[in-house]
Amino acid sequence: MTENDKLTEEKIFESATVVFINKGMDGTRMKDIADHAGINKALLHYYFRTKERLFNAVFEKIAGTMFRKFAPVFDKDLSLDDKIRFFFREHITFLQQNPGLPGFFINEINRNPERIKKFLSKIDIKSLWSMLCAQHGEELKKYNITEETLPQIMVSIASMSVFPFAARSVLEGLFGKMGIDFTQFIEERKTFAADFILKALKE
Amino acid sequence: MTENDKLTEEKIFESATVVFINKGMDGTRMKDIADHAGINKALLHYYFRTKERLFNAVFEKIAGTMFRKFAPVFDKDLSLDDKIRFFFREHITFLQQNPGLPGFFINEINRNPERIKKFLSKIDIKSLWSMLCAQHGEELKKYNITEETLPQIMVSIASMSVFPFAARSVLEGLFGKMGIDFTQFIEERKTFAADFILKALKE
DNA sequence: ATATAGTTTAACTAATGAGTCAAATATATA
DNA sequence: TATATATTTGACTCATTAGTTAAACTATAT
Repeated sequence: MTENDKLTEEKIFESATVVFINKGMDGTRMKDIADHAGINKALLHYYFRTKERLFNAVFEKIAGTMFRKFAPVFDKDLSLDDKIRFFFREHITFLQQNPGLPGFFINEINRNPERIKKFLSKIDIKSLWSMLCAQHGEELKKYNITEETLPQIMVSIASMSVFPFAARSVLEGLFGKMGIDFTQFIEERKTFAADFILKALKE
Repeated sequence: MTENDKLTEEKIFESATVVFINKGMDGTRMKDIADHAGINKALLHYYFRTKERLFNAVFEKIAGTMFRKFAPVFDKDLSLDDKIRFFFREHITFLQQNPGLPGFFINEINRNPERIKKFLSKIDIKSLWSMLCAQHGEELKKYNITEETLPQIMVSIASMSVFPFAARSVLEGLFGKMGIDFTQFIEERKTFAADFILKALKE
């Protein structure tokens, strides 16, 4: 039954995604995935021959999802200001729903740096770049954004959004004593980060 | 011989530090550490009974080193401006010399969030906090920094410095095509980050 | 009802890696 | 040099885990 086939395969894939995100490649046992999917180990190997194949499939999917979240920055028809506000609102909301992604991702790109480099070679970053310049040439000039500072700014924007989730337990450890709630901190960060970046860009 | 003892123990500890940073707890074999130290596996267990004990010792040391790097922010006698410039210069230089630390650290705090929370409970963050307020009360007011935004700003500062190292392979993957060199990007970041933060703080 | 193809399983193998230990070696001391 | 003590090792055990396989189960078509 191809119908049921798909269901089982998807169920395994989703379970693998959850377990891999929480425990990483090295920390995950095939048994954990089988248990989570409510099936047994051999069936896992029936659908995905090896742990590595299963992990690669999961990683590719996750990497795709993560990078697609940056896409609106390039193709939405908004002013630079609005794009930055839009980005932080949407991206942090996405990470609220997937708080384990940054930790998982950083772990895996350090465990196997070549994989992500190969993955990124598929992305035509230069055309995204010139698209951005074409869309916002005026604003970029107004904000004194040069070819040299643009990468620094982009990395800063990504840092502001991603880092707090990657360092969550540290922040919780520090915040606990001061009566700050991580969840609320993140909620406030959606607007804080946008305002902060925009203030840094404007004279 | 207690003298020789110390030497061997230190040699093991340093080897363990190097290997753990590069491969993480899960990815490290006791054999790897023994080989790196030029001794055999049993001797490892003679000095550090289990892998977990050895790892904990290494982790505590590293966590201590990392957090001590933030100390000058609290006890140097500098203006807020100079402190921020000083911080990025010193902290990024430290990470240039230890580029694997952020990845290692983020990996381990996600693998075992409780450990770092216990570690942080030893730090009296509240007194550091009020120290900062006492030192820079005037400037904080001038820059419109409130009790609500201070945590957001601190996290932003840490993000700007740490994140590029944690995401190094991603940046290298993206930069490669654009003719940007990671090493140079980091060098420039020492001043860029300070200027960027200060501009965001000033009206 | 029975044969067939598609699913699922329990029990297995083989490899790996943490941790142990008795014996060997080196070192210090008398 | 002989003895005692400290240090180091090779070879082991035991537990865990990825991956295999033969058999059992299920649904459907004839």
